[in-house]
Amino acid sequence: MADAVRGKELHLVDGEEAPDEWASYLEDDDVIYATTQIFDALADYTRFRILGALTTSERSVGELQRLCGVSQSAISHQLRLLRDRGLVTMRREGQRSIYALADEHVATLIAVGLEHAGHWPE
Amino acid sequence: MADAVRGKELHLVDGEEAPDEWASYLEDDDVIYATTQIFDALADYTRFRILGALTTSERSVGELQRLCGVSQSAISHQLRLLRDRGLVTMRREGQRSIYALADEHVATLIAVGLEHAGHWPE
DNA sequence: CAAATATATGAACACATGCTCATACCTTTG
DNA sequence: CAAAGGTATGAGCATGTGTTCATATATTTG
Repeated sequence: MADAVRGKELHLVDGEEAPDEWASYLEDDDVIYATTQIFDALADYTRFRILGALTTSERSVGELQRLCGVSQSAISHQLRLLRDRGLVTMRREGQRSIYALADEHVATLIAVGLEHAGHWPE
Repeated sequence: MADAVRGKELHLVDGEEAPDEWASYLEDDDVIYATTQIFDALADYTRFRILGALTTSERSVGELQRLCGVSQSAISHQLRLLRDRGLVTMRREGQRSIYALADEHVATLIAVGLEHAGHWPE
C-alpha cells in the first residue's frame, strides 16, 4: 500500500543514538503505514486483552483462552495476526505453543495507551 | 520525549503526580475499551496522516485535504470521527473550520508509535 | 438576496474484519 | 501405531468501515 522506498535518509547513522526524530517519519509513507498497522493490532478488544495478558508473562494458547474468555479458534486466529505483525513471538513447548510479547515496544505502547485512556478528557 | 515515556513511571518528569499504575487498568474493561478506541482512531492511514499534519500546527479542512490527498468529503468524515473520539477540536474562523489536536496525549501517542515503527524489528 | 467558497452529512457500495464451525495438524503417551 | 490433548487453519457469514456521490448547510461578498 505504501510506496516503494523513497530516497530519504531517515536513519542517519545506524550505530549510535541519533536523537529520535519522530517528526521526520511523518514524511515516510512506509513508516506511517507500519505505524498504523501496529495501532491496528492494538485496536481490537480481544487482541488488546491478549497483549495485556502477555505483559505479565508469556502464556500458552489455553491460558490466553481462559483469560480472555473467547474460543480457542478465535484466540488462535488473533495470535496469528499478532505474530504476522511482529508483536508477539511463539515457541513450542511440548504440545503447547507459548506466546510472548516480541519486545518492550509493545509493552510501552500498551502502557502509554492505557494510561492516556485512563486520563482521557471526558 | 519517548524516553520519558518508557517504563512504568511515565509522568514523574512532571513532578508531583503519583506513579501511574497502568497495569491496574488492565482489569478495567471500560479503560481497555477506551484504549482500543484511541488506537483504532490512529489505525487508519488517512486519519493518521491528518493527525500527523496537526502535530505541526492547527489546520483548516482545505489544508488537510491538500496535505493528505484525499477528497474533501473523506477528510470531513474522518474529522468527524476524530472529533467524536475526542482526539481533535474544531473552531470556526470565517468560512473555514480549523482543527487541532485535542491535547498532548495525541501527539505523544503519534510520537511513540512512529518512533517504534521506525525501529521495528524487520 | 444571489453567488461563491468552505465544510458537513446521508446513502450506498465495495471491501475488510472477527467470529464460529469443522477439520487438520502436531506432540506426547499408552 | 492409536488415542488424546493442544493448537492451527480454511470457509462462510454477519457486521463494520472508508470512500464516493449528491446534496445540504454555513459564511462572506457583490
